[in-house]
Amino acid sequence: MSTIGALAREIKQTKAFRSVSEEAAIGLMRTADVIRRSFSAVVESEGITVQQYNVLRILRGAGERGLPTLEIADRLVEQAPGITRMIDRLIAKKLAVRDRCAEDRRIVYCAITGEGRKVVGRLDDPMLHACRSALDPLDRGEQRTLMAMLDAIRAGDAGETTEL
Amino acid sequence: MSTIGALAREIKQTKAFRSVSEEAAIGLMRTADVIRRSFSAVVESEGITVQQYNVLRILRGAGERGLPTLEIADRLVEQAPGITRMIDRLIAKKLAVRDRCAEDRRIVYCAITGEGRKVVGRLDDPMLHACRSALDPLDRGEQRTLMAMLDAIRAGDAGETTEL
DNA sequence: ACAGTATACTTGACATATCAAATCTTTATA
DNA sequence: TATAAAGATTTGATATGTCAAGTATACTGT
Repeated sequence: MSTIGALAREIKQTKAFRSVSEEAAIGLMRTADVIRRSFSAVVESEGITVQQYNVLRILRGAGERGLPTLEIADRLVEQAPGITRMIDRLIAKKLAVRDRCAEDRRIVYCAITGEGRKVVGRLDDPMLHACRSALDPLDRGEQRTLMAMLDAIRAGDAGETTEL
Repeated sequence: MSTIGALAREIKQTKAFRSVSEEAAIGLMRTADVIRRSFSAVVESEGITVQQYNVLRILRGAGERGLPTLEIADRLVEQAPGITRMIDRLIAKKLAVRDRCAEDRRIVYCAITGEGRKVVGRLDDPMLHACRSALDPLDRGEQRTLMAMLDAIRAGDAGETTEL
């Protein structure tokens, strides 16, 4: 067989994947991990994690008042519990603040601090550079193709049912 | 601008990404998460997690004796500590066993149990189906293109330096 | 044979992801 | 208006990923 791809060799699997889909799906997760790690190396220079950076960027993009906790979770496509604790840590680092809404006391607004803005600001260029660097193996057109395919997968344009 | 992609809208970002690379990189991680979650839904029917499933598959693919702990870590592209604890949990579930090597007592062989084989076996088809379902939006040719692009990114064919 | 170093793990500590179960508020209803 | 039902979070418990340190065992050079 000449169709054993790089991934199959990479994980030293004797026999190739049972299907292209399988190899692509696993390759996707593996590649995402690789990128995540390279981003991690960048943001750790400011003592924060990738997720914390993501939250800070979302907060920076929000108004002065910040955003309700669940709004942040939505934008990160994450569960609420994780956000609560992530904000806890950002507050401990004085990069964010919480402010319970007076009109509706169930809501808690989370906002970025000046110091938080500085941290994200210092990371903007390095992160942009990391993105470009990671995707460098592909030319602009390929990157667009990749994006389109990823969008299609996420949209689950066909049946996304998973049950047997 | 007419280039605001699905991802930009998806996370409700007002302004588009600063570069295609950025959107592609984030889209990649997001898509991987989506797939991971769909896999998670499949394997939880057997009471295990995706990583546990991956370990079991690796062990099943190994010989009777199993594999040294670090070998498993290598194949999963993961740190050793995680594997040690993952095996702990698999053992607790009686899906794996550990056996210290007599010739070189530093090494610990980890192997899958009969019960473990049954569990993975029951998940093989559902998982294969989940992969196909996830990648269904792309035709066979596109899937191959995707795989090639992912391979290129992981290989970092160009400069993979991440520092500013 | 013995110190020094390399191996192969295991532990400890912290960040995060996820589910289930509280809490506190606000809304809708009888 | 007391009650039930919803909404927005927070807590608790478990799984995982990762770094920094241990621990036990094997190998090297002298």
